[in-house]
Amino acid sequence: MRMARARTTSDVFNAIAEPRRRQILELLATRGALAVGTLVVLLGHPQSAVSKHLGVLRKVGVVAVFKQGKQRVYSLDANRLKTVHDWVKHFEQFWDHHLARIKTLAERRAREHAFVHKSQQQKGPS
Amino acid sequence: MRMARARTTSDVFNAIAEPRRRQILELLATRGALAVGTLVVLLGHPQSAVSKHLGVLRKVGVVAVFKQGKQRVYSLDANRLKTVHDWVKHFEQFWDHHLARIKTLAERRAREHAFVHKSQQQKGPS
DNA sequence: ATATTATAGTCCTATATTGGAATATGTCAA
DNA sequence: TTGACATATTCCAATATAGGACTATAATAT
Repeated sequence: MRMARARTTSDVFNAIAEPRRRQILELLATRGALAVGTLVVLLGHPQSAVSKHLGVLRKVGVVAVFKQGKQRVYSLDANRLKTVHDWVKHFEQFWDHHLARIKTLAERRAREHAFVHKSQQQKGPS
Repeated sequence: MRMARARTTSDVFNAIAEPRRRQILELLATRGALAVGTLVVLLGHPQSAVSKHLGVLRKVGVVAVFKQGKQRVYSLDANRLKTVHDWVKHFEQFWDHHLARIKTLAERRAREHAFVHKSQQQKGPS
């Protein structure tokens, strides 16, 4: 069996792996709810492409639609993006500035510890 | 020309769209640097698969390798994950609790404003 | 009813990606 | 050098995806 990655339509991570879809989400975030036609204009992509991306985003649950006349107005439904946020957040502590600080601290502590043990156990008041 | 999404090996978002790769990153985060063989055991996937995923993560720059004898030890290089973090962070304000609060506030304000205009323009001291 | 507009969905094709097996490469030990 | 081990890479087949053109559906206007 050849199972590739989880389906685009069922995994938020995969859904936002496509730049155009991220762009759509950004637009919905900054400009509020938008009709498909508006998105088509803003993005400059063919309508069928936009609709298909919206379909993916809809199925994965990061956007919501409602009809307004003959238009379909899409809006952000960002809750599932929190999943992504929570995931990357785990790695926060490993980003450079954090890392540098933590690492040097840890190393210094280790060195001092070793030193104390190797030499005379003198405790400074610092 | 048929350009699909950005290459897995050049886009962090795409790189982490694959669950196994996320799993690898998680392992490197929680257990520190690990040799490929260890990862193979921990993940239970065939070595070639693990190596290939590591290759992607390496090319995209979220892991670093160094040789230790005949082993290759991989470690996290989380800086590029910050990109992802920063991106999703934009949507923070749209998550439910936030959204609910902000939305109702805005709506109430709008309603009050409309009311004031429709009726007698009385300004409370609040 | 019919035309028009807005959008979704379908069909087709090119491409990227993945897994698996087998193989190549590199490193150490005897 | 030869062999054993650790890992990367290559080749192949299956699948998912994306774009493009076209068609279907739905809502509105005439």
